[in-house]
Amino acid sequence: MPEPRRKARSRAERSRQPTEVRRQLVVEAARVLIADKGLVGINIREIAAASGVSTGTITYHFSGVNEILVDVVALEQQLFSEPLLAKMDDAPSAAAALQLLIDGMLTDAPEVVTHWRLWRDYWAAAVRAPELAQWHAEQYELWRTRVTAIVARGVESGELQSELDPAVVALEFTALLDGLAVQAFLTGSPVTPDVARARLTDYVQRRLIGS
Amino acid sequence: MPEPRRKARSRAERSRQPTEVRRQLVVEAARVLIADKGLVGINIREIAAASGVSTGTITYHFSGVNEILVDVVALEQQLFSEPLLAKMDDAPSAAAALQLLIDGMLTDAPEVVTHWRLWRDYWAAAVRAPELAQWHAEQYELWRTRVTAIVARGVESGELQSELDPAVVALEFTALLDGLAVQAFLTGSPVTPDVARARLTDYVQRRLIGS
Amino acid sequence: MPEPRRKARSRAERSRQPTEVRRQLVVEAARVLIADKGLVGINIREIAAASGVSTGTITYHFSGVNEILVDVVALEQQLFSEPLLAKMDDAPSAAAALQLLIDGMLTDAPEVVTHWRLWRDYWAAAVRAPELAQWHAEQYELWRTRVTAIVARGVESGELQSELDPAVVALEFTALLDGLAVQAFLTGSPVTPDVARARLTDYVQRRLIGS
Amino acid sequence: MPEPRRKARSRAERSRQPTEVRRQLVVEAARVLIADKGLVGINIREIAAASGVSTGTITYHFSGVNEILVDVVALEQQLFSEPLLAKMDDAPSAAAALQLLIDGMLTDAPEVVTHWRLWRDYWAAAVRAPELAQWHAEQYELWRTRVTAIVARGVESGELQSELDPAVVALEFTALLDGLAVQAFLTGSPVTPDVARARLTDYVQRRLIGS
DNA sequence: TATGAATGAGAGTTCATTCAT
DNA sequence: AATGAATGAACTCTCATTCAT
Repeated sequence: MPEPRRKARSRAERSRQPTEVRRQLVVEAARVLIADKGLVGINIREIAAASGVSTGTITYHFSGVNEILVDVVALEQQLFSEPLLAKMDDAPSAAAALQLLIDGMLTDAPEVVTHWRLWRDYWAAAVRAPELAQWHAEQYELWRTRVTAIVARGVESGELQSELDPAVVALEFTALLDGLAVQAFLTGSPVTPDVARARLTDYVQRRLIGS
Repeated sequence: MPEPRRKARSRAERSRQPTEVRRQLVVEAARVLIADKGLVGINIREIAAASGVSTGTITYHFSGVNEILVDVVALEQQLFSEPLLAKMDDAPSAAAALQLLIDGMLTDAPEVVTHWRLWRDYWAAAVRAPELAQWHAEQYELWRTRVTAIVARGVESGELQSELDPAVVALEFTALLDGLAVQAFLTGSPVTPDVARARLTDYVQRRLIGS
Repeated sequence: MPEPRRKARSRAERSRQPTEVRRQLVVEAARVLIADKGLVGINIREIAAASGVSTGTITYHFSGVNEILVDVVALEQQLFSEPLLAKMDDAPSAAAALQLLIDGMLTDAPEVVTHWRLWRDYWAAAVRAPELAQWHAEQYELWRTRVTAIVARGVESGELQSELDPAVVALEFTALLDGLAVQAFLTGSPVTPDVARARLTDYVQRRLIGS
Repeated sequence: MPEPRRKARSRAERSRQPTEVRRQLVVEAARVLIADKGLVGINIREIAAASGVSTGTITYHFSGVNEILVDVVALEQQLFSEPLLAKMDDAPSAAAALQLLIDGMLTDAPEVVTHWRLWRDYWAAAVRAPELAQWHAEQYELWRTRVTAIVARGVESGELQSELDPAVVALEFTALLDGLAVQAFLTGSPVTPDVARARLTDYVQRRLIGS
């Protein structure tokens, strides 16, 4: 069906935006849409409609649909991951930093659900789009490195106890976080985000803090 | 009513198979294809080519492309999961059973790589196909239940030590397995299957066996 | 879907029939099917299933699907029109003959409904199949000729009164019959077969018999 | 997600039209095509070719092929039936109105031939498409009602003579019109439109006007 | 910049017909 | 004579992309 049927937008309503502004608006709309409906099943027409512009505007500002997808994860990074990492950096202790990570990643807040859904969809999409695969690998590297640093700091200060290499602890921690999130957010399993959070919190308590 | 066929094209290689045989051949070919290229980007024509038949033959034997996808996971179940579960049932001890699971799931054997790739793709596909979502949830339930039973048996016999509820241990174990597999198989990260296996083996040692 | 899924018919159940017998069985099954579902939407697989044979058997005995369609109308002719014409020939009077025609064509008996449905479908089909168009024209010719003869006989014997050419009366009568049947059988109109029959009977009474 | 387009093929003849204009052009082309070749055997590609656009343009402006078919009858209504009904309303007498109907429906003018061909095809198509069946029934209702009103008016003014209920007369008249049209337009019979028109005119003369 | 009509390759699916058994 | 698996052209519909306005 032709576009005017979907959205009445007269010539007068047209708003002219600098490329960067328009791109931003489109990417934000696309992010919500993808988290909602999944990467498969999204198309340019829907992104356009959700952005309040025409399909032509989308392809005018982006080289193609893949570019939008890449920008969406960059935005997610900026809106979700970076603030969380920043908060962790400001945490008074290593234990507090880990707890911030746990609480930030395992709740049923809408932006958390969105985050894990995007995560899952980009896993699958990475198969076909090398630039996404690249980004994905870098993300894991980033998180492992950050957690490694926190653990190292904590062990050094005596706050955390572990006879293992901090990198190994970080691997175990991030794997557990991922694995719990999968069961809590991405399957219809009875494991709720709360259960997952309790589990990871307990893990940290037993393995790294108390004994 | 379609027009009569224009030309009789005789294919020398035309081979006849009973439905069940042909279905099996197609599903096997599709399984390899999907593991290789991902679920997105697979189409009937490629499945047909990989199976050495025409597209008509595919839709003759299957009600639609979705039926093939469902059959592929059923086959994977039959080829990969069930033998592993059977071996675990025959294991002399709980620790041995867990080790079989670890070794069976975290190696760089081709069928293991295939398994995890299928796993990832069906995660994403489950969003849109309720029957796959259902199957996915059941799989998690199944594995958690089995691991719970093994842990319970081990604790009961004194072979394993854990003050936690076996179900909780099973959740932690399966989450860790999943999370390690993700990093080892599904990202370009430096974490190899061997590292992942070593990690999970060590986890079992420290948490459930010795200390 | 493969044929064995629809109809279990083992090798032992195969019945071998001379071509003419098999053709007859198929055509009978096809006639019922077409009257039921319409000409569009019928396919060889369904004709085969309804006939209790495989698709291969159909195309073995018939040169193509069109041949079946032609044979179906020939059968309808034989089962419906010829007996009716024969009864009319045996009628004691012209008026009785016309009444037999009216009663035979405008009731809600299943075979009458079938007859008019086939009639309608073959109208449309005739556009593309010249052999059907030919048959269609011949049918009209046949009925007009027969009715003309009856009217002529009736006028001659003084039984019917008409100042018009019997051929003209026959045209009016057959057109009225057709037009009433259309409204009674082929539209969702409130005109029932009974109403149509009463109307045509009345027409004959007023125009040809009484005053 | 489909692959990027391989080649930019610029069609010099590409012409842009507002949706409503393009829809109109397509429906007009489809109407001629259907009248010419029948409803069976029409497909989107042919409609596209006849409209001078690509198949994509067709499905861009219409929700599907069925929508075109429905629009074609709506257009036929608008181009053929409504003007005729309007002329009848303006007729000085009931007899003149009936004569306009007869002359408008039973000539060999191309638009009349087209009209009856469409009529026949939509009869058959109505079997499978409930929205068409509905429309068809309404059409018969409409014509019967209009003719009933004309006859009633004529009888009231003494212009027409009939001892029958005007609704019954209308049924007979419309059935006769239909039945004559079938023989004149839709079979290869020797009954020409002129003969049919003369017959129906005569019917009105004898039955409703003089004696 | 923005629009949205136009495009055509490619998707899943249907089905009369072919032909090895 | 009968079977039913195999075929591939043709169908409707989707959609990223192009481009005249």
